[in-house]
Amino acid sequence: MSKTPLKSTGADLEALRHSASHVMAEAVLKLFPGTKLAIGPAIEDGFYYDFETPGAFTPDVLEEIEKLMAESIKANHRFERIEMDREEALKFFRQKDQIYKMELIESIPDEKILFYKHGDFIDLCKGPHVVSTGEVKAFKLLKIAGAYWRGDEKNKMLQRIYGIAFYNKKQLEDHLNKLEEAKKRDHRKLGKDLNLFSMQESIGPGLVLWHPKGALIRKIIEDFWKDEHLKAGYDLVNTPHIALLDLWKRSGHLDFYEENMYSPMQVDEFKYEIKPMNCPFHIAIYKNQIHSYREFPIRWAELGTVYRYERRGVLHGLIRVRGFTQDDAHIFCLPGQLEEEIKKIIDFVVYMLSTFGFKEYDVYLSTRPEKFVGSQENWQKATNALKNALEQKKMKYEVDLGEGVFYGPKIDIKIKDVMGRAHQCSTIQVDFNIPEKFDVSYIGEDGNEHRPIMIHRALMGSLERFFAVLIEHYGGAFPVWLSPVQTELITISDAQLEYASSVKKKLEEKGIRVHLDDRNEKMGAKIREAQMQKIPYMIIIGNKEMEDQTVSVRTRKGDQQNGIKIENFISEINRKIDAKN
RNA sequence: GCCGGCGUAGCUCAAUUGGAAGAGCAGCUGACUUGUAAUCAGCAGGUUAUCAGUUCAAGUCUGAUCGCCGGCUCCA
Repeated sequence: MSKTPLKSTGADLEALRHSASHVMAEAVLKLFPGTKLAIGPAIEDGFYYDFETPGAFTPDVLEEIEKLMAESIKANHRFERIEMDREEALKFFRQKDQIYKMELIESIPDEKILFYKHGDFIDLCKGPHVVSTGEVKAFKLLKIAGAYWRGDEKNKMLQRIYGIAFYNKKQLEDHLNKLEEAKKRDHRKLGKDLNLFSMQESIGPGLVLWHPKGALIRKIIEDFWKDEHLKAGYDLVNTPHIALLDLWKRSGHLDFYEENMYSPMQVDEFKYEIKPMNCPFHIAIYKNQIHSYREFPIRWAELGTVYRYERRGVLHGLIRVRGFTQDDAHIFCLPGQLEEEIKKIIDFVVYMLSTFGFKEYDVYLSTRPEKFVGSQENWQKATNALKNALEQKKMKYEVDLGEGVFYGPKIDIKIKDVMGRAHQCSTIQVDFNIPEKFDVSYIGEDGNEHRPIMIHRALMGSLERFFAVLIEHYGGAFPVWLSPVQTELITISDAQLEYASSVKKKLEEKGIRVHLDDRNEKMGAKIREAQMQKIPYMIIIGNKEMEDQTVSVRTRKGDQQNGIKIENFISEINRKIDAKN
């Protein structure tokens, strides 16, 4: 048995990717001597390395780096582990003027500092690595980006190169294909192709124009949302878009949220502020009268449109915008009702999201951060309630220590789309701040005033973001119940227009969203366009159908059935619509 | 906000070293009357994001601004 293996076991993709980042750093140093190295870890699907170079990397430099990497891989250098003591290590990097590495050593408590060496390249590194560079067979450098040293925007910005690496070419190809597929599903592209929404320079960044087809889908979502809330024991409320600046002073938003709020506007002799959140309004409704413990839980929901200032660089399609509509609700309850309410919300979230086709979630429980309001005892109770609810609902979750909002602990639910990507949408937060600020109270069994518990929750998060995720999840091919046009009527020639109109009328009478393509085009052209618009059903009408008083049905998947009675088609499509698929 | 890239017709993209702004699709008009993913012809469509500059000459070079894209930081 040889002492050192000739090849890694193949179990550790992370080691492979980390090794690739070393090989990349070696190449960058060769190409740009004097480059200062920061960090180069493995990440999901790949790796990156942060550099400081005198000039900026250009995209074509990636190819040159790849070539140099290929040489190092061909040379099949072994990765060797080296130990130095602290002084030696610092001296080593001081000679090379590697200031970031010196800073990194400062934060390593051990006396022995680990290095890995392959060929002439030595890097501070605790490993592990693959056995030799020759194992890095399938890699590709993807993009250049800016990144702050240690992720802090007060620090210098470095240049980061991202790459991906896999065990073999096949996996690499598969991954690149997946990226291509994601590009095709991009909601910004589909939003344009399917004429769902736009954002325009003349309107302003981060402000969404919902076009008729997008607005129709939104209406379906909103109707469903409202109906389900009424069924679930919520009341619907509506509140204004602006309010006196004083409201936001009292709520504390001006203290802790000002950087996300727009400047106030002057109206008569008063200052008004456009709302970044809905909570103060719901509180105002609550405070408009005295409440008894007997009323609890009180659940108020609103599709509330809020406006938040977001730095320009963070805007992204519908995912991150400046004006958006939250599917907001606030629940006032007794301490003893908290856990039960959380459980109900979890059920509601799962029901809602699964109706839209999302069956997989990543769940996070965020606990008390360093800066917080409210008593430690209340935090503990609320956090336990959230935790118990998750456990009783058998939800797998991760704890995000200290990642809660300053006003209370929270559960975040990220949905996973069909590509396996996670999106932050749902959130359930306990709020100790607002009830305090507004002196919210109820009359208890004892006749005295008490402070209720307030839960803030959103199921979809914002309609804009949810719509983006929905578009990408379905790749624009919405299920029938959500499709803006459910059936396209396609005539073969003008001779069938009259019959087609009567079919259209019959479908419309049954509430089916139908469009008649009465243009003087060939059938093939009409089918092609309906197909590209991802319309679920195409009804083809020629002389044959007209004589038999039937239709031919083609689905967007390409299935084809001829001689269908209109009534049968209607009951079939309505069955699907009712089943919400 | 920061680093880098990009911005030509409604859409997708051309335009050689700085040397007359172009194509396909979409639109409009007309012809054709069609059997499962593009019928043909004609017409129209532009302050090349905006503003300044260099030059005999700028889509192309320089600067500023705006917007978008990839990231970082931040987040529904």
